[in-house]
Amino acid sequence: MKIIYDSNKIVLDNISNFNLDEILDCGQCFRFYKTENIWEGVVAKQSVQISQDGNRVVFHNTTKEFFDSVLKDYFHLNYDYSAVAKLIEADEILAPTARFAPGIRLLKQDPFETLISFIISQNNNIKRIKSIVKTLCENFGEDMGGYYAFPTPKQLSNATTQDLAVLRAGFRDKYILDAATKVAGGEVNLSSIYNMSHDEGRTELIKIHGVGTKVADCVLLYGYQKLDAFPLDVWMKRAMAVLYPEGLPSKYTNFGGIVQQYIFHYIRHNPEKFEA
DNA sequence: GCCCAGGGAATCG
DNA sequence: CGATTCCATGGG
Repeated sequence: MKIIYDSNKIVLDNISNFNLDEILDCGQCFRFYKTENIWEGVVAKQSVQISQDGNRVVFHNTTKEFFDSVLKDYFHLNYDYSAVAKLIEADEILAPTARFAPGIRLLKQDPFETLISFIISQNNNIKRIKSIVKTLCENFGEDMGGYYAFPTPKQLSNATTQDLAVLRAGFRDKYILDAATKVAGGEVNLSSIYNMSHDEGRTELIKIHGVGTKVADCVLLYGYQKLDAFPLDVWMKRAMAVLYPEGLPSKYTNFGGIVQQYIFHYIRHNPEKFEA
């Protein structure tokens, strides 16, 4: 893969194991929308437009500084996914999942955004999660001129449950507020979690009312890239009952989160293969 | 009208 | 510990 820095765009040429459709539409992030051939979203308060044509990926209207300091990490470009994909394809149980979407990668998102997004995700569906997150940004995030930043803990903690009613988030209102209040007040220290183990990070996140093991694992995986996190939602439980009733083989635990993403995306698109 | 959705808290045994 | 029930809302 070669990175080409142009005046106002960055090109990733001859890239492998990278597919925008699979990365941005596999249930790990909720702020990207595709129109025509352009995926558009907001990363670190910046509007981002990306397109892909085969092995060529183009980041439009961006700078070398932003790409090197933010986007490179966001798309996990320093990680060798071909090695993981190769390993998974050699496992006859997992091979179909890797062959189905070999371009999946894990995004390194903002911890607070990931936290609130996955609180919203509980007992919900992806389409509605995206809709609620969009309304959340439009009503409580900073107006960046044509688009909105994800609200800060302070911005959200100033809201009341009545204010949050516009989200139509139902019973999750109080969970969102508790998370924002505890993070803004320092009761939950999100930046400290970077240096914590998986278990310690879980303990810290579960202090929030409305955050259990599943949401915590999603935050640890997608917000902190703790690759040993293995979130089990209703779909993953269904898939695991068929693929690995005895649990995930230990040889995968170091990067179980990536395996999880292959499996999750596969069952979402092939549910009939997992019916009881 | 019914069932379900990237769950978790509260309660009960 | 595990099992059950309730929680708001919208799409299929």
